Amino acid sequence: MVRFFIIDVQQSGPDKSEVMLWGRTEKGEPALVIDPTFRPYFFVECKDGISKREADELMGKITELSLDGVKPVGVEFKERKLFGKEKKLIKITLPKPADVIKFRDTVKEWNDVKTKYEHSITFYRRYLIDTGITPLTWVEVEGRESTEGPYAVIEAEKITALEDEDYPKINILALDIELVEEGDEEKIIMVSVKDNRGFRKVLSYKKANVDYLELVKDEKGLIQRLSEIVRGRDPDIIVTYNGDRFDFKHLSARANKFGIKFVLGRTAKEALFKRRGRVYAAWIEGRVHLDLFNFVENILTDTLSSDSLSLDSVSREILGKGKKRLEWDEMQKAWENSKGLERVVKYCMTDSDLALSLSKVLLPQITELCRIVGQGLFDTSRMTYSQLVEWLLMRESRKTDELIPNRPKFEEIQIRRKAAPYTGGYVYPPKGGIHQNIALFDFMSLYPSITITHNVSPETLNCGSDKDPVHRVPGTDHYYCKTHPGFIPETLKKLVKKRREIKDGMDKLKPDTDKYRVMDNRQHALKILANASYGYYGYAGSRWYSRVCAQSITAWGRYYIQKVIRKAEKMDYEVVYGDTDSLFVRVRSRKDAGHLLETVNKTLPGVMELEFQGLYKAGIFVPAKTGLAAKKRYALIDDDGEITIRGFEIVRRDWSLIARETQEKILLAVLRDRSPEKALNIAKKTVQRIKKGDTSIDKMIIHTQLTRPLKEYEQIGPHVVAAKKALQRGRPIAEGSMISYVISKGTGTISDRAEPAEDAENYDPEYYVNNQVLPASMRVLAALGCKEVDVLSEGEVQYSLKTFIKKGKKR
DNA sequence: CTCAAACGGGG
DNA sequence: GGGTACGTTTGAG
Repeated sequence: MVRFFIIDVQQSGPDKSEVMLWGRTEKGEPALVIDPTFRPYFFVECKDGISKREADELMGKITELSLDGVKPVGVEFKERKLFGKEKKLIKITLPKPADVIKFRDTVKEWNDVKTKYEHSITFYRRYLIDTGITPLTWVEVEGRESTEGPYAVIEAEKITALEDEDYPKINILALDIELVEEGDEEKIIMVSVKDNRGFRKVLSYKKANVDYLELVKDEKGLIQRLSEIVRGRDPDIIVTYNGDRFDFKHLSARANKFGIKFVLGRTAKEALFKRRGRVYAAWIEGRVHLDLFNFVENILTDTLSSDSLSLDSVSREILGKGKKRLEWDEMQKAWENSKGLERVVKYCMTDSDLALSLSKVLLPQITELCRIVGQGLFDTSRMTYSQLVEWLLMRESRKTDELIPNRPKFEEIQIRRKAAPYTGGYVYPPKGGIHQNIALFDFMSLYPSITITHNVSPETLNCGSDKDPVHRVPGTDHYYCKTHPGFIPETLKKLVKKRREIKDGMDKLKPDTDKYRVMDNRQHALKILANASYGYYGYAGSRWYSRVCAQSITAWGRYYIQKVIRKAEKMDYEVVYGDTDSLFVRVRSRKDAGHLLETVNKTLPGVMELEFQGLYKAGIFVPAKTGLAAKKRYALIDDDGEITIRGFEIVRRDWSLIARETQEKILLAVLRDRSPEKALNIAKKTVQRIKKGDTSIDKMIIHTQLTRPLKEYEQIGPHVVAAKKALQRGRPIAEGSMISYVISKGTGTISDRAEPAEDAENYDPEYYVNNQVLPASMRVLAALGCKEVDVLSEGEVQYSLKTFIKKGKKR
């Protein structure tokens, strides 16, 4: 008997019909547990009105069915609920995962068969759902153990879940590569590794005076040595930041070019790329490749205040430390001249260092998500909100004998996407000007609270007689049954209940303990899942799709926030801006904010609750004209001078530096100096300077990437024209190249006048004023009541903009 | 107005 | 390894 901590899951062995669990034993040794007993299955639904005799005949026929010499290993009748309706099903169990495809495709064509269910659930994930085995928890394994080879292999006879909460020692190693362009090739020049047991190293084939640098012969040697080091350090988890789309993509491509195998795993298998939606994920057998960027992009992005998800800004926010900037061409030049490479080496190490540090914070969060949705680390760390909810619901349906609805077919997804968008959250239009003393309030888990309070579920929708007690959706004819608990609200209720228990338990713990941190991550994961459930109803790829449920939830949401705004205004507070579940209100003090909160909460039913989030010295709110789901676009400064900027997305490289810089300066003038005049004058001066030709041409450069071979472009955009010119002048241009160009003076379309940055001698003031600086500035200035002509007219601002500064009014 | 193409992260 | 599709914004035509 072995106590074993599961880290990840895969299917392998003959015909991929064995489930393999990678992890560590309680002695701290890496081990592989093989469970060869679980068999794949799927369901067919008998056609409507089938007689008992016909059904028996159908079952007999399936039992006798033999395809390529394979027969079912089990055929039985089952009953399951689907959206509240009982379904008569035949469960067909087969020897190997691949048999499921053969059998379902044959049987679904038969006359007495209506349709198939649960036929496309990946085998090892199905295993986790059905056995209830949970990754990143301890289990007790009974079975035969063989210890030849580098790690123990246990063929399991019985696996029992344990309640233990302790963490085993897990080896974690972070890696990062640096790349330069040479001709139309991209070469790996450096790689850093750092692990959680004090090991660190940078590999390169040019000298630099850094003690942890190890010299290798060439790029090929670098990849081979990396492989040796990783296998020697034997990590359970390899951490990267964007490794799926960058580091492993390049490592694998270069290894391929040199004709060497790229093996980092515990077996001889090369790193593989597994398709996950639109991108590939780099997979390594026996270890988990944890690409933190996925988790940051999919899950964390909502809670981060930073607009950019770069390793630097994410680390700054989460860890309080970032990295020294190193411009792209600086690295390129340092490598070409073999000078100043120390900086590059250190930069490379910093990336691994930050990734490793981030994993210390994020891995515990991801771990808790794994435990709730019950799927492996590799998969869970790459899931979007909707996928997390889906896997949770799939696991939950097994427990309650719900049938898992089929995934929508591609055409169905298209139809769902094309459906007219429905009304989302209520937006209280932002009042212009710079506001002072603002309190931010928001509803605690608004949409989950509504879902639970009003039993919003596909099968409770308009269910039962109109005379039964029901929840009526404000402003519509829809209602939800009060007597039958819905599957999804019930699932949410469990999450909320568990979260409540954990939070209560946390009150008895000291905040600076490991136990407390685990509990905090757990309650946060539960919150994430609960909050994602609304989006899942409206997500086109959803198995439990229900537009009406999603619409009902937002309808109630609008109802409640409007109710709160009315109440606040009645009490003579000024609401400055409101969006979906949050509102900004001018207050006199913290106490004043508390008074409003208390009064409002007395009027809210059930689990609905408004929360106070913070007090800000000043802020600016900008109406977002585009889209139905209004984007939050605002900038705030708190008492400590800390600045929060949301939704001003002009930090993109396809905007010129002059536009980005100007917008930033304007925002700072607004928040720090609370001076609309200063803000406006920054814009005016910039415009004047551009018109005079006084601005450095470097600030006019726009960077756009070629995403395909030049010939394949149908739309000839500015960067395509610039690339063609560069090519004619004998410079190498390839797919993927970054094209830097300037729009120059002259005649013709904007595209015609795009010049490669190196050749550009002048810039078109008209273009940079009207298409770059003006739109970027107006995003902010419009909220101060400025018009475009104010920016374009010459001279300093004459009139006073003071009226746009609003202080908290006296009551 | 519609449609195609780019953004993100990484270097 | 059995299903494969991000959400949003900008510019050209």
